Amino acid sequence: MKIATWNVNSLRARADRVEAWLQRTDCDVLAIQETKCKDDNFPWELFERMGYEVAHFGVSQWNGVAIASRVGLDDVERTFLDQPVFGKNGKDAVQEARAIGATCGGIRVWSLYVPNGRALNDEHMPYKLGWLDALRAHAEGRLQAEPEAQIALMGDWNIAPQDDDVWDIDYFRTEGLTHVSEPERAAFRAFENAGFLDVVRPHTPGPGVYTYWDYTQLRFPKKEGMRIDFVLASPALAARVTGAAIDREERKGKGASDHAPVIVELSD
DNA sequence: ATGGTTGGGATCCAA
Repeated sequence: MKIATWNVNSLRARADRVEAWLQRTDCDVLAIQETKCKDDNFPWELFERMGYEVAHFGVSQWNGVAIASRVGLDDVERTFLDQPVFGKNGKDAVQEARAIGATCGGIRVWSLYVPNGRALNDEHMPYKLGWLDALRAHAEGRLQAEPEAQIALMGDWNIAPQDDDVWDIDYFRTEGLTHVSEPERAAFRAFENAGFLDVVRPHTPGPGVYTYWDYTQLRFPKKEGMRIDFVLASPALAARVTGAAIDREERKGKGASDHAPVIVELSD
């Protein structure tokens, strides 16, 4: 069985790429981030054609998460327990479409698009940290209630947990950039402390191994990327992992997303 | 030559 996560940066713009990728990768469950659409213009037929059930959570042209599965898709949850809302200057706070969960083939799968944070002193940063803490509390609660549960927290975490997860940590420090700050890294570690494991890194060791390359500055050809997309697995699920890969090829060519898909292989 | 992109109820905002 294969499960994967992919920030597609607009599902409509990427429809042909996604279809071709599903075709050749033959994966059973795909967690998608940044569909950038509402249900009205979601490409339902693409997944139908390919034999996948799909659940989507999209409220505007921003964000949007989905789960496609051909091993069942049950008990869909849109947003997690106490998921924080966001509004500029604290006004008109809305629940953003950043988390969807479903049970697929016995695995509780979450497709997650962690808030970007934007800048260390931006109001999006406390939102990001609070969002992560609430997700951690939710996931930890589920795991404590059922220690044998198979849970996959996968998506775009917008955090580079280690210095080698960016091409030049000094550049990030000098510029005072997000994704590498101690509070963000602490928020990520809290998931590991709660019992969730990064099951991809052991199969794709760095340095120089990334999941995202900025469109600007010719980051991809210059091999200047970031490892920010992760699959965190509960212990029972982690025990089933037989391999993992980052599909860097998918970042190549015209019409690529700025993120590569991340795939995890599981024993039956 | 020190920049260079891509996407969206778009002509700016987000990444």
